[in-house]
Amino acid sequence: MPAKIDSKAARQAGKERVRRDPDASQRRILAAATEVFAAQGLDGARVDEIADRAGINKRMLYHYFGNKDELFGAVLNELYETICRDSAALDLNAGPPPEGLARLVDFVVDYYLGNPHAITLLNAENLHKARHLKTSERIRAIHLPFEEMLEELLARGVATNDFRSGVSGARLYISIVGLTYYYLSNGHSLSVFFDRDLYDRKELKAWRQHIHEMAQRFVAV
Amino acid sequence: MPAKIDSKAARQAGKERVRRDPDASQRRILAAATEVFAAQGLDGARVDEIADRAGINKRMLYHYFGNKDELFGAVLNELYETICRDSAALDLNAGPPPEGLARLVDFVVDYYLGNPHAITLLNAENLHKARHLKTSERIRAIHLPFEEMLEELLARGVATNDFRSGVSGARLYISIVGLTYYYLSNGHSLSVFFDRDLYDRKELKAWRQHIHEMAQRFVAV
DNA sequence: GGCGTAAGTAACTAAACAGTTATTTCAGGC
DNA sequence: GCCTGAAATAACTGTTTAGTTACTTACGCC
Repeated sequence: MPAKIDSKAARQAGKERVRRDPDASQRRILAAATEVFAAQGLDGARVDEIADRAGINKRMLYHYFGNKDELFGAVLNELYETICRDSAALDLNAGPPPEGLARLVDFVVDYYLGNPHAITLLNAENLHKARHLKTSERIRAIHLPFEEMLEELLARGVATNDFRSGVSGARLYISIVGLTYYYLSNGHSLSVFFDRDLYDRKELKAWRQHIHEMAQRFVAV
Repeated sequence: MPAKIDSKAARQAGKERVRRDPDASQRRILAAATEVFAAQGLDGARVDEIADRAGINKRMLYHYFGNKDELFGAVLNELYETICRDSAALDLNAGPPPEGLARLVDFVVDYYLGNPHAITLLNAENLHKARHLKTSERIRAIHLPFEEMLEELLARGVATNDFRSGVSGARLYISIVGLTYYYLSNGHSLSVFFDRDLYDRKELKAWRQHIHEMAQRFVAV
């Protein structure tokens, strides 16, 4: 009769046995999925690659997330929540209104520069008409306080005579994000058209400045 | 000995024989590919579906375009050429500079509204870092006259004191396209966040107006 | 210390898919 | 009218891929 069989890990070169950690496994799957979906899109991504990068067995991915599509949904949900949470954490209404506006612009630019995954993930989601977002009720609730803060900033600016009245917070916000997002998302095409590297440090700095200028001029009296 | 065998088409229910038309076949493949790639992305698109929609045998697709990736390249090439050609056909320098600027804004908005495929195709291309565009030398050449026309518009505006000096044509153009593109590309997400249908006629009209305003305020003295 | 449940694994499967092969059909030049 | 090359077709292939099955191993609880 053979001796008691060790775990697979112990069998392999005497390494310690497999440690269990469901939370960590889920987090690693989500992190790997974020990377792969961002790099390849929903259809281009391979479940096996996600499992490999997460260092887990593919079966666990199905165990925790159901299937590829739901996993993509989970990735997006995390992304949306992060964006909303970070946005809400901004305090636009400390200090003079023009400074608040400038902080908003810098926040958006820094966010998308610091989270390049976000752009390709959001593109993938919009290719599918945002069907994962539509199932999430929470999002709207998290987003609302941010909108209110923005409207308050604009109202304060009108009161201090820094901003003209009648400016829509939603339009201002969409414009700031749009200018940031399009530049970063389509920079590869644009760089060819305009024959220079738009991801270059100096170009990026200049574009940030440009967005500040556009935002200021938009709200100016 | 059997009678002379008719063509397959003739055999089937006495329809007329297969007509040959290589040019038409290629055009139909390209048109079908444009639709399918735009709807599903490069990886999501199925070669069989493209062939079916084009009403041709899949083998012909490989015969004319090599493989799936090259077909995608051909679709993009056509798209880029169309954009450049249409842009160059604009005459921004007839009439007063502010009118030229307004025509530019309307052109961009109308273009992307009228060619919804363009947005998803360009997104797909940028997910792959514009590698198909990079192989096309022609594009830069076609784009240049447009840039020159734009700079002339700005210079004329400075001369007539309608525009301030020091405005970059490239930045103005990227801003106009960015505001249009992001709104249309990510409208599905934005509609959820802001809890209203941004593709609604009235919203679209208001957004066009908004872009006019942003552009004017940007170049204003 | 043994038992039930959840975590984890390896090997498999059925379907989907890009790309081919082998063959037939048409059309224009001679 | 026949010959040649291009256009077109159907049926096939080898691989990749999402998703499963059947099983083993760890951990907390009593």
